[in-house]
Amino acid sequence: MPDQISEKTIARLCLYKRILGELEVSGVETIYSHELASRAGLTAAQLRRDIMAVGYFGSPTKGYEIAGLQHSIRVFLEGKNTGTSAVVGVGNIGRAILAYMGLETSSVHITACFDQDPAKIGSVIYGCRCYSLDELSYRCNQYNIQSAILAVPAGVAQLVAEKLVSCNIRGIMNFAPIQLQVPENVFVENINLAVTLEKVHYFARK
Amino acid sequence: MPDQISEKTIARLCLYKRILGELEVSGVETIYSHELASRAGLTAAQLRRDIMAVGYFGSPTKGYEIAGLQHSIRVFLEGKNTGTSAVVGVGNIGRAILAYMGLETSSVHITACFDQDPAKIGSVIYGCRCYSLDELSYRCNQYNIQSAILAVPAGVAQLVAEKLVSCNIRGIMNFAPIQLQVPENVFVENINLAVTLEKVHYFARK
DNA sequence: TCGTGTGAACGTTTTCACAGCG
DNA sequence: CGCTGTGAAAACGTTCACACGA
Repeated sequence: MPDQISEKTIARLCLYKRILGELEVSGVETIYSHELASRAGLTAAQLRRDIMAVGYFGSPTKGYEIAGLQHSIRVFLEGKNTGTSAVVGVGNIGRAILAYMGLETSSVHITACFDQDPAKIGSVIYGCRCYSLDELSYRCNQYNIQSAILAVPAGVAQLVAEKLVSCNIRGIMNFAPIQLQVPENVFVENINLAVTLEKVHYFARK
Repeated sequence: MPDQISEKTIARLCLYKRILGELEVSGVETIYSHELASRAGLTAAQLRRDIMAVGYFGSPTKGYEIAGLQHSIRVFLEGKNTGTSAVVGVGNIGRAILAYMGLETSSVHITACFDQDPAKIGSVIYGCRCYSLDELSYRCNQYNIQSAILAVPAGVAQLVAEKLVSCNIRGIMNFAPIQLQVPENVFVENINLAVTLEKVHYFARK
């Protein structure tokens, strides 16, 4: 089935899943492509294309069944896999992420956080126990951590990233404003807030 | 000159500018396209294409002059404009952004933050004075605020976004996990952390 | 030789447009 | 009718490949 689904499609599927979850809670049972698309800020044609990828089929009369579609996307995205994620670096950004993810319902569970500040190690931050970076390998096994949110200072980001890779982490959400050098089987998503703000600011005028 | 530059190119130009800034500090004077591209995690061909957009020309023998190229990009991106930005909603995310932007050198200046919590109003948070949302219009004029970082709870995000639009803000970096309904001359960049983490987690396995 | 600048080719992503069906 | 699913076209973004120059 997965004959090359693009990264963009995956990102949108995650979004649909989230929206469908909200709809389910509010009691709606079916939805048309254009309605769901509008909630996601996309066109109906694009949504239908994306849904082709997961192999779900709607009905021309009823549209899509919320529960069924949500389930199909979930199966497609998550498979039978049950890994977790961790926050590495509990400074301002790391803490904010922990707080944010605690509120948001997400299918990705954050099971631990790591820092090297002795004052933080051992404490529980927004529901997450903080461990020393020295324990990274051990805890990754314990919690089956497969991805990480890297929120350490730029100066040590490369070093820490290598540690993550050596612990078999294959997905990194990188907040450090540098280009990480990692093996190509490791997926890195760079979130460069300063650059993004600059872009927004550029488009704000004209 | 600006005959339709894509959003992606703009984002990369912001990135080049940042990297050039670091290079300048470290004393380098010229750089070849493949070197700069590698620091940005891109190909040389793409970098050269992007540089075409700003109308700068390098020398085949020396490569690009750091100072000259940086200046060209700066002129292209910033023009003679000197607006500022603001953080709206000083919860965990808002505070983290304020702290982060205080450290990062950015050409976009954050001049104020807004909240409706009386405990925060009037205080200075990471160097930024916090105002009531009621003062939004007044302070936007005072500080020439043209873009905003929206970090309020999802439930009030749409309402606050409308307030921003009515204060003539035309660029919004939106951290609320909802699709904002705004006029089409307002640029919105959605940063959905939960969805992004899910995507990273998906690519971490397989 | 090893750079840059750029037309042209290529690949990817989005949109169009329409058949088929209740 | 108005919806879905989908081939085909269009739009967009990236990469190739080569002319030209020190």
